[in-house]
Amino acid sequence: MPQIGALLRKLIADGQVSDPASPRGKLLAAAAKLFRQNGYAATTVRDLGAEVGILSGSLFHHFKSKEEILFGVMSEVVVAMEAALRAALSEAHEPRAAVRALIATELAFIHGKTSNATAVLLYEWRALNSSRQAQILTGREAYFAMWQQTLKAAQQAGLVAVEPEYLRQLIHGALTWTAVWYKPSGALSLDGLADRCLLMALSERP
Amino acid sequence: MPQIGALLRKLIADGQVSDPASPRGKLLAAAAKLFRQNGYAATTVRDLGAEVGILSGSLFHHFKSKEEILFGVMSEVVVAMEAALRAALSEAHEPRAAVRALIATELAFIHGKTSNATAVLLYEWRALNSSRQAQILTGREAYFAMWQQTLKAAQQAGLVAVEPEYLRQLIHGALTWTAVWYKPSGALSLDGLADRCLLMALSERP
DNA sequence: ACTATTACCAAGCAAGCGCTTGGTTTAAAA
DNA sequence: TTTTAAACCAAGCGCTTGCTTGGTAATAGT
Repeated sequence: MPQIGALLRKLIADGQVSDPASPRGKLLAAAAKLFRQNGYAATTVRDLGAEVGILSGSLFHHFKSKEEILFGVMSEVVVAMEAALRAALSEAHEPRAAVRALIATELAFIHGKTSNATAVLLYEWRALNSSRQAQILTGREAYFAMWQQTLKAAQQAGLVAVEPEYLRQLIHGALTWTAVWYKPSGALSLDGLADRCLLMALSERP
Repeated sequence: MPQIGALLRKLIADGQVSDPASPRGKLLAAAAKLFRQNGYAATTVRDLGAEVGILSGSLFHHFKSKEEILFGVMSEVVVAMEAALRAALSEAHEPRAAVRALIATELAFIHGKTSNATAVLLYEWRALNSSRQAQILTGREAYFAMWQQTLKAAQQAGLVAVEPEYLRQLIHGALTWTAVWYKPSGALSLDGLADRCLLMALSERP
């Protein structure tokens, strides 16, 4: 199980992710919350200002535009997800454990402390102009490559029946959708949820 | 395989779904297209009017508000989906075929002629106020119940390993996400896609 | 032919939108 | 103590938004 908290702190120290104590960090956190809650288009810069306790115009001292705030939320979570998955995979020494690392890492982002930003990344990327969409996509390439490589290894080990390129998208969809229905406070733990996902993804039973 | 086209015609005759030749039907189709393409919030009533060739103010002769147009798009596809699934299940006489009917029907809606309205239903329901959200949810209860019942039967037949209530959500997520990545014009046919989904959903191999 | 209904246009209003500008406060560096 | 830069306020501009109003064609029923 990857310790995302410690990893985030390292990324903050490296300057790859904004310090949540800084004005920029606070603003991004507030934006992630509101964008997730009400959607990007339905969130006004006045809402954003009120959430952090400043006037709307003052936002533009930190960001050039509202869309740049959205882009900031997304690109930081992209960086964090890649680092987290890389760390988790480095501790998985067999195909089955590696597939579980894929699932557990994504679930940790969807339902952990970064859940707001992750949800925004998954559900609001259409709000970016095409140039910034392409940037986000480029930033996610390494992440997708790790999925592809892991699932290919699982296939060669005879663990999965569906072709990796399709299975990747199907699992990804199943995990993404948990943001809509799964409540961590309910009867099913995050680990239990990961178990079910793994059970569905793999054709060979333990 | 359900014949959705014929089924839609029956629903139109019954008055449960708007005739696509009527002004209301044309408007709903145009709205589904634009809401899917650009999102509900980013679509203006002027865009909508231009799409059907009338001025924006004239829209309000047919609908009381923009949100009511969105609600119209959603509630009609809800009705059609339930009817389609009911018809498909009535032809499936064993658990495995029934599960395939669930998958094939949902895929048919996501990627067939009703793809725009279906995508809007799946991705824009947050744009409704809570009262209308509740109405849509009520309208989908029968649909979800058929899923639940079918998966429970599959479980009792030893076909699936994951509990029906979780499996339902996981499959639903995987199918929903195909709207983002799957192209019917590509190498994988809709039937092939359904095969992969079934392969992933079931733990017993044919 | 007359009537009623449906479908639309032309014009615009009030409100809210993202963002700008010029200036003030705060706090750290020199 | 002076300088410099970051953070923010106060006010509002130009534009777009959903929607309204009063009136005119078109269509269909009788």
